[in-house]
Amino acid sequence: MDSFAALADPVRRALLRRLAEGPARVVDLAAEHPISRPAVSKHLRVLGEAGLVSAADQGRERHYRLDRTGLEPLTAFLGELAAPAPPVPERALDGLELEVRRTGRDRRATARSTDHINDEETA
Amino acid sequence: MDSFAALADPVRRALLRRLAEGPARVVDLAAEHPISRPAVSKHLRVLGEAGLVSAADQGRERHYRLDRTGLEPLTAFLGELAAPAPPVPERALDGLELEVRRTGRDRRATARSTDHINDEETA
DNA sequence: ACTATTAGTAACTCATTGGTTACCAATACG
DNA sequence: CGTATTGGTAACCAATGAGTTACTAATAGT
Repeated sequence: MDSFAALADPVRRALLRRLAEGPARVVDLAAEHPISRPAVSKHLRVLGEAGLVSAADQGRERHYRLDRTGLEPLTAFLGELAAPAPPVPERALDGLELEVRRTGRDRRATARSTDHINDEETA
Repeated sequence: MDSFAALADPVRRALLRRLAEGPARVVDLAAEHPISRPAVSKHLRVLGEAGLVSAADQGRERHYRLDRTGLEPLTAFLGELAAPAPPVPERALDGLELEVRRTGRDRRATARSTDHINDEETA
């Protein structure tokens, strides 16, 4: 399932918002959302395939965390939808540009803002 | 159907990319894509409900065009997924520690050698 | 060694979606 | 007029998706 389809589900978006606050285990996420644990597990698998989350095993626990590299297709698509060559970009595009800069900044190296695209192996 | 679900379909994304180039009628879009005209019509309806396209009637023709305001939920969501500004970034701490040691030892050397602490703001 | 906890998978159900063909309404045009 | 063009809707079908319960595997803790 690609990033777009992965983001189509409101539960998965909620999970991502939650993971943006910090890593969590499956049981935690299931406790915070009105669905069963296997359902959360399946959502996390989808998000993992889309490159939106990554997991780290710690003993019997598995800690999931947000992987922002999976958002690249989204920002790329928004870029494609930008007006071809307007001398004065529209307001929506201003917001988009701001957003791209902001997601890149949290890697704490503003200078190399494109490194994060390939910084992890494919799942 | 919300914006996210609307963008989950690759055909709809292709339609939006096409409309980013300029307005088009249903027959045009159907000719450019490997699906029937009613299918295009249904996709356009979904995109319209999501606020991603708007239509203008001209006689018996209906001209669809991209409506970028429908992208706002997308950019908003990306904003929610941006890392909250870390209260105390690691690098700042490293710099602070260095600073403390140097200040205690030699005050004059400090001015020059700590320039890098703030150089991120210049980007 | 035994039990509780954590997490994934299997099998199933139900609803939704994306596509089709057939049909209808409205406008342009000879 | 009558006809072709344009576009939406209806009815239907196959595939997919999101959820459930039940089961299994592995690790932690006593």
